[in-house]
Amino acid sequence: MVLKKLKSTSFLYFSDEFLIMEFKKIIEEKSKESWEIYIPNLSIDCVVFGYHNASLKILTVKMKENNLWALPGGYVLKTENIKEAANRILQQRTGAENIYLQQFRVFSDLNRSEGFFSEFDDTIWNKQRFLSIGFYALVDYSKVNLVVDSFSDACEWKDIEDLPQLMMDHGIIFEKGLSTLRKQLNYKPIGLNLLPEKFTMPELQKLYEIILGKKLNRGNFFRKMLRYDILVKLDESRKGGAHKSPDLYMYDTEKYQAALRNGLNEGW
Amino acid sequence: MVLKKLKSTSFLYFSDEFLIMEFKKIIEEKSKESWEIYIPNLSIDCVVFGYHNASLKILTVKMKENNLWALPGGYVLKTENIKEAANRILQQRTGAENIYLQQFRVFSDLNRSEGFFSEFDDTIWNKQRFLSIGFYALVDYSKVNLVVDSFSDACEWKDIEDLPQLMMDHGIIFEKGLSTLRKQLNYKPIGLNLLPEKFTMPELQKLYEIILGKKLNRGNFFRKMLRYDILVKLDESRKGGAHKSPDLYMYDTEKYQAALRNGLNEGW
DNA sequence: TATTATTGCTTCATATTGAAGCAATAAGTA
DNA sequence: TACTTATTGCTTCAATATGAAGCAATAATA
Repeated sequence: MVLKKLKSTSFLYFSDEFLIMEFKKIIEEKSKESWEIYIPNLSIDCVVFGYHNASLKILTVKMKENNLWALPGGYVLKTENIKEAANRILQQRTGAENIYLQQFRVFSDLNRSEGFFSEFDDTIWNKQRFLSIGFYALVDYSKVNLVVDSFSDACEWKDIEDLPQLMMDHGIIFEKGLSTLRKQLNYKPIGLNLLPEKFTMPELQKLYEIILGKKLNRGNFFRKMLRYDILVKLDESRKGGAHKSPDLYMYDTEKYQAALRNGLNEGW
Repeated sequence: MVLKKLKSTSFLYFSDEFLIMEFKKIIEEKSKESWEIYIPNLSIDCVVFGYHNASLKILTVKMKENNLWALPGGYVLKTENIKEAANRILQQRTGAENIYLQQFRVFSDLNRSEGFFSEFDDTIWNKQRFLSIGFYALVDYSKVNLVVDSFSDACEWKDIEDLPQLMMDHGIIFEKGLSTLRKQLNYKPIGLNLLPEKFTMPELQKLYEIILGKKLNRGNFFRKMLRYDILVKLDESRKGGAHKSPDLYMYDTEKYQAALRNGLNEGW
C-alpha cells in the first residue's frame, strides 16, 4: 500500500528544483513510516544470481540519491522474520516466486555507510547505522520482471565478470556471496533455480565453470554428475545447434532436495 | 563500569521480597541504559565449544529471571561491530583472549522469545523482539575462568551429549552451531583453539570423532592428517599412560592459518 | 556425400580411501 | 627379569575416485 503511493509520486514530472524538493519530502515521509514499521538499524542486501546466455549475472539497482549502483535490499518488518523479509523484497523487485534464498553473513562494520543523506536531519531513517544481513538468491532469469521503485532509477542484470562499482560495502557483500556459493558447490547440488527445467550436460557444466571461474574436464564432469544420481535423462535432445544434439536432462526433484539436505560429499 | 556497578549490587543479601524488588529495579535501570548504548532488537548468542576430558563441552548460563539454562549472549554496542561485540561478551564471561569466532546464522523467528519479563512494562529492553546473531567460538578449556554476571546465577560447561533444556530457541542455535562446525571440518583444520599446544594423534582423532559423533579409522586418520601437512612432530612423547607412549605433535601455525584461509579439500 | 565440431561415454594411469594387520612399545604382572 | 597386554606408528592391499586422453556417433553445413 505504502509502496504504491510512493511509486506513483516518483513518476511525477516537474522542474529539477521542484523534483529535489519533492524527493526530500518523499524521503522524510518515508523515513517516518520506516521508523514505525521496520526493525531499526537492520537491513537486508541480496546477491541475486541469474543465469543467461552462458553467463552469470547479478541484479543491481541504481540509487536516486547518489546515482550509484547497489545490491537490491530493504528492511525487516516488525512482523516478519528475515527470510520472509528477503522474499518480500525480492518478490517486489522481480515478481519471481519460489526464490532459493540463503543467508550467508552479517555485515556490521561501523563505516559501512558512506555519509549519504548529509542534507537531512540526523534522525532520518536513512542516516542511521545499519547492520546488513547478506542473502544470496538463485532465480530463474527468464521468469524475472524487474521493477524500479521510488528510491531507484534503474534495475538491471549485470554480468559478474563486468560489474560496475557498487556503493558502500556492496562489492564485498557480492564477493562473499559468490565465494559462499562456490563453497556450497562442493557439497550441494545447484541449478534447479538457475537453469530452465530441461537442460543439457554441456549447459550444466558451463554453469559450474562460470560459478567456479575455471574450466572443468568434460568427461569427468559427466561421470561425476551422473554418479550424484540427481538427474533424469529425457528422451529428447536439443535440436537446432550445429553438430551433435546434446541430450536433455532434468532434475529428479525428490533426489535433488534430498541431496540439498544431506550433502553430496561426505568428507569425513 | 556499568557492569561493575550491577555486579556488586547483585551480591547484596536481603529478605526475599526485598531481593525481588531490588532485582526489578536493577532490570529497569539496566533497561534504560541498554536503550542508550546498544543497537535495539539485536542480540548475539554464542555456542562456545571447549574440549576437556575427551569430551566436547559448551558454555551455558543459568538465568536469574526464569531459572533456565541459556547460551551466553549479549548485545551490540552502538560503537562496535558484531565480532567485537561477541569478543567482548565472551571475554567478560571467560577471561579468554584470542577466541576463534565464527558467525553462522541469524535467528529471527517472531516467536523466539517466550514472554519472560511479563511483570514489566512493554517498553522494557528485555521485552522487545530480538533477532539474534549466532556465533560459535572455540576456546582453550584450560584457560577459561568463568564469570557470573548480574543476570545469571551460574555459568557452567556442559557436555554436548548431556545438555540441559535450553531456553527459547537456544537449543536450535546450538544444533545449528554444531552442524556448522561439523561441515567446516571437511575443509578447514581444527584444534588450534581447542587442544593444548602439544597433543597426540589419538587425542586429535578423539576430537574429530566427538565433533562428528562417529568413530574414525585410526590408520586412515593418521595418514590423511599427515598429508594435510599442518602438523609438526615433536621429539617427545606423552609418558605416563599405560602402553606405548604416543608421539606429541603441535600445529605449524603458519601452515594452519594458510589452510584456514585456503581450505583443505578442493572439491571441484 | 564429405567435413567439422560437439557430444556421449569409455579407457587407462594415477591418486585417494577403506579395511586390515604387523612390529614397536610401555606399563603391569608373573 | 621375562611375559602379557593394549595401544600406537605406520604399512599393505583391495576398492574406489579422479585426471587425462581418446574414440565413435551425430547433426548441421559445405
